[in-house]
Amino acid sequence: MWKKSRPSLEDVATLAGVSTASISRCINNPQKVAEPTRLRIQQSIEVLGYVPHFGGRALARNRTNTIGAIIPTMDNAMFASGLQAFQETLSQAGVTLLVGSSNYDPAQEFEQIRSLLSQGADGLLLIGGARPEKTRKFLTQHSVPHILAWCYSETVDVPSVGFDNQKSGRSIAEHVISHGHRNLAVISGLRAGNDRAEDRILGIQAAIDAHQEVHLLALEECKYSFEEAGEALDVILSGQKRPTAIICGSDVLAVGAMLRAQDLGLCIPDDISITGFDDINLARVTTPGLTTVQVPQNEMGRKAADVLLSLLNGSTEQAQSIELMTTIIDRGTLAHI
Amino acid sequence: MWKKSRPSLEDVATLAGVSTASISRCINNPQKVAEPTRLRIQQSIEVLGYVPHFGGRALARNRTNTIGAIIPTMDNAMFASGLQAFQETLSQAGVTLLVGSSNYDPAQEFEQIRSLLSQGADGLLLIGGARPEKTRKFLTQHSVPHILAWCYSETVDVPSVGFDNQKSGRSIAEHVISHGHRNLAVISGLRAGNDRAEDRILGIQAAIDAHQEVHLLALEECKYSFEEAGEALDVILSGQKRPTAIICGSDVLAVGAMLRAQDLGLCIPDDISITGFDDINLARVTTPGLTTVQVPQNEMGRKAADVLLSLLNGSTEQAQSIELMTTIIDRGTLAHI
DNA sequence: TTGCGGCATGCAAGCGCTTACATTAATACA
DNA sequence: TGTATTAATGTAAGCGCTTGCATGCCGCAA
Repeated sequence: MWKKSRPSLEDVATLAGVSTASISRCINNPQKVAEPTRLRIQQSIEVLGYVPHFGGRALARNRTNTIGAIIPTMDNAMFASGLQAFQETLSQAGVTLLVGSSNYDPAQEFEQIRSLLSQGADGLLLIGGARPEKTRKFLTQHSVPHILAWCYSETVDVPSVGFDNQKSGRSIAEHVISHGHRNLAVISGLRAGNDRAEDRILGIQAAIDAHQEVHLLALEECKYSFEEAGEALDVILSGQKRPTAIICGSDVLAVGAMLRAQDLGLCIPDDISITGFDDINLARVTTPGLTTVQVPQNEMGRKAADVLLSLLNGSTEQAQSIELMTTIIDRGTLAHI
Repeated sequence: MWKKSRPSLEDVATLAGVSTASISRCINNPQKVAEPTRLRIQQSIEVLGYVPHFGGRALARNRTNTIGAIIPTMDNAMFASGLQAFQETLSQAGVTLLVGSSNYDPAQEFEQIRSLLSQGADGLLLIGGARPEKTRKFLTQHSVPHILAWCYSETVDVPSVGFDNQKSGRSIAEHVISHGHRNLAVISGLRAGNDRAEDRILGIQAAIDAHQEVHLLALEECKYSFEEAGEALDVILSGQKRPTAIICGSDVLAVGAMLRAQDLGLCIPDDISITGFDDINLARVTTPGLTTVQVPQNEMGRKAADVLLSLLNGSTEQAQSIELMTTIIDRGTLAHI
């Protein structure tokens, strides 16, 4: 039933009574073909419903006009809008986006890289800068044009478009401290292989260390889910001393903690303050609204596309890292003490 | 700098001292190659970091082991988990997923279909059953194996894996009515080209029509954003008679309406009841929690993958539509009257 | 020794497309 | 009328891979 095979250039050529070369030209350089021929060809294409065969094209051109992105997860909104913006900018440039997800697992990321590359991706967008030697070597060996997003670093030789997670972590911690909090706790995503999480913690640490009267009572790592964040909260609350504020490495964690706290009858922010990171939709919706760090997702997606495209076109001057700034959004989960 | 070109089969063959045919066999049918040769080949592959060229392979095999999915938007969580499950099931079968988004625009959907097809997708997953004649004809003409998700219908000749939007719409409306509500309003996504939205409304209508004492005071359509839903609520509240319950076609709309209602000082559900649809994360987080219709996203994704895969393998018996059931989740936004 | 079957491997065609180069036709000018 | 110039189109090679078929090798039975 699904057997009839797709029409090829050859078929179109026969129908239009020209050679395959003309069809190809007509598709790729319309002005190189005389008006009447062009019309005839276009009509034949229409009639047959011809779609160029990607493989053939890729083979002949050695370029696919496709780029790949690998994100840790599609499962929460964290990367969605950035990716959407990325995609839109790319498609304006006639480039197709292939998306893979790695589940925060370096091995899966490596497999996805191989897969996207074999799909012919001309370039890649990767999240964060931490990856095993093996992966980095592979990227170098293949000279894959790629950039990093959701992080920023001048030191690495790969261009990055994003924000400095350490700085942002520090600034939210300073913000919390400036509200009078002295005893803090942190709920973070799993740090292994996740430099964003790691850097945010480093930033928070730095802020704490800068104030000798401020203490970090607990640091819990867990997956990005409401449930695990709730359990992390339990652990923190079971400690000897209760923190007055919990800084979370992501909105999902923060909301998970909030839900649990409310279940336990705690009032936010009077009994305990909680802050998030990312500013996804979720953060606007809780009661009270979540105080969090806003990440410029759209801008990041757009600029990442620009940088990657210019990298592909060989204009090295433009292929520079871009640092974006995060903003703290005060809603209602951070109390003054 | 990025110029060094990728290694080809030829290169591996030279290094390993065998013919390209053996390499190919070694990759695709390892048992057809003698042990020592195989080891030598695998080592050469490793050394060169060889990745098969997708285009060449697609050309030679006329099969890509790739399937495409086109979703209306990546921008809210509505499709994310279903897609994630879909992807996982596919990748267990060694099939790669390509994702495109259409922005709820039939023309963009058509373009995405063309694009995915030309990328070599062996099959497609599409959302919903409403699409222009042109698109349907194109799919038929090319004999593209495809299935529909997020909807269910026996009448269409394309297999679908999903739930009956009309039934679900009717059941949530019945549920609301059974709580004593008599004056209802609806906030729906834009119906044009969106059969899911349309069907849900039809279901709601049917429920209302079945109770002569129940009235539909207003029906507002808008995009799936908090802001527009808020505006829709304004319009509804500005009507002569105020409904006691608002049935929303999606959680995003419901939450948007809730936020606005709360801004206006209305208490939910005492002053007004609101229900959603989808049961995304958002619904668990609001205060009170959103009463909504739960869609079995994961199951839908998994089964959709199964059906599509069996369709690709030609086993027609299994390629049947599957109807899944939705469940009403009572949280706190629906009052008894 | 010969012949046979079976295994491992090589050879080469061909998948659909692009593109450098060759060919042809049309026009301009002396 | 003949020649130079240019525009339109055709020819054919080759991109990297798979695969049917041919080849060569081995061991075994007769």
